[in-house]
Amino acid sequence: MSDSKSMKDTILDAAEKRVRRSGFSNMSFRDVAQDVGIKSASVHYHFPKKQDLGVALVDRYMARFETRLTMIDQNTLEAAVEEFVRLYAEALVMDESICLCAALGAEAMGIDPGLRKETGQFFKMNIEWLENLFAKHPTKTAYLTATEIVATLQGAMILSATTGQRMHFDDVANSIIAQVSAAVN
Amino acid sequence: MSDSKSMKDTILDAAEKRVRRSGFSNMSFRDVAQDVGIKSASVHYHFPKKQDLGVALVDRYMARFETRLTMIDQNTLEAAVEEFVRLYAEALVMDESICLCAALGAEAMGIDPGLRKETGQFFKMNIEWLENLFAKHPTKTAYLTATEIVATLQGAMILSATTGQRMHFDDVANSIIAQVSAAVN
DNA sequence: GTCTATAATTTGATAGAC
DNA sequence: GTCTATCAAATTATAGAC
Repeated sequence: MSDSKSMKDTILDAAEKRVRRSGFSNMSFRDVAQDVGIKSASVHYHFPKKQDLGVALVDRYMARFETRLTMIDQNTLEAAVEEFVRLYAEALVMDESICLCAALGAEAMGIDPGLRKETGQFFKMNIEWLENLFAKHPTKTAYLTATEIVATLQGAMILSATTGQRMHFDDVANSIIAQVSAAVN
Repeated sequence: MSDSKSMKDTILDAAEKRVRRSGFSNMSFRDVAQDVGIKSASVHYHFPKKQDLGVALVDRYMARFETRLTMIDQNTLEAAVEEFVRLYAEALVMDESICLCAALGAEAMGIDPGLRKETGQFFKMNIEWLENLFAKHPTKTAYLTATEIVATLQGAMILSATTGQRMHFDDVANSIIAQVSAAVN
């Protein structure tokens, strides 16, 4: 057995939850510290500046997502897209929590340029994964582009979180799958 | 000639610009006051609480958008969708300014519930306008849903603002138009 | 309407004891 | 590593003069 979760990861978990619910600038060291049962000065020990915490959040999020993408079987286009969409569906926790990078991207000009660039990398990584998938599977008709699919899922999360209607996301998710499916058959 | 812009509107202009660039919680009374050349206490005279300013921002934004939508000729599906997309393209000012309601929606759980509900109304209004348009124009094949189009445009703005690549938005905008066009012809 | 002044709170961050 | 203590700055908001 490995050791239980490190404090660093516990802090990241609490911070991620807050950023994805109400944005980066709404997440404070004091609130996160209280969430995990320590003092704000102790959070600063693990992440000296808020920007450090932000970069660590995106790096971990991106690494996790990339790992999940690598695990998706790309042998059939339809099933792969379905899995991709499912990853996003999981991110919309309780209809109240959007993608970490959408939360950061929405306040792009209010965060550090380094953090912003890292956030943009997440989107690019997602788009490239889809483009690679599409390159492997020629279809009969044209359909959604990789960028379009990523944008649609990100936007749908924001719509759902704002209106409180999970339906907004699920409708969009199903439509994406249906369109890819139609292009194959 | 009408009088020049009122201070209330001048304040709203400055506040809107800041919210759309870096989010609602990153917009402070002091910054806005400095933008328009008055003191923060004077901003409070026009908008007592920050929530009041937020609601006024969304109300004005929504009213403006609705007016523009009303002006779109709905006689042909393709041209109408093209105009709709163009409205969104205008919102992505300098690739650095997303939709006001996307900025607010991204921090949905960090804002006042009343303000959140008002923000959600903007998305619903957009979706209903598109649904009404689609109901008027039966097509040969299935295509993007109303919710999907709104979500896609909102998400594309966030991608563009984060990566600094206007292309991300324009690609998506063109793809939407192409797909509606294909469903018609 | 706008100002000065100020209160009350929050926030990011640091120093130093344990 | 975590704590107490503390700081400087920022923020929302109000009172009252002009």
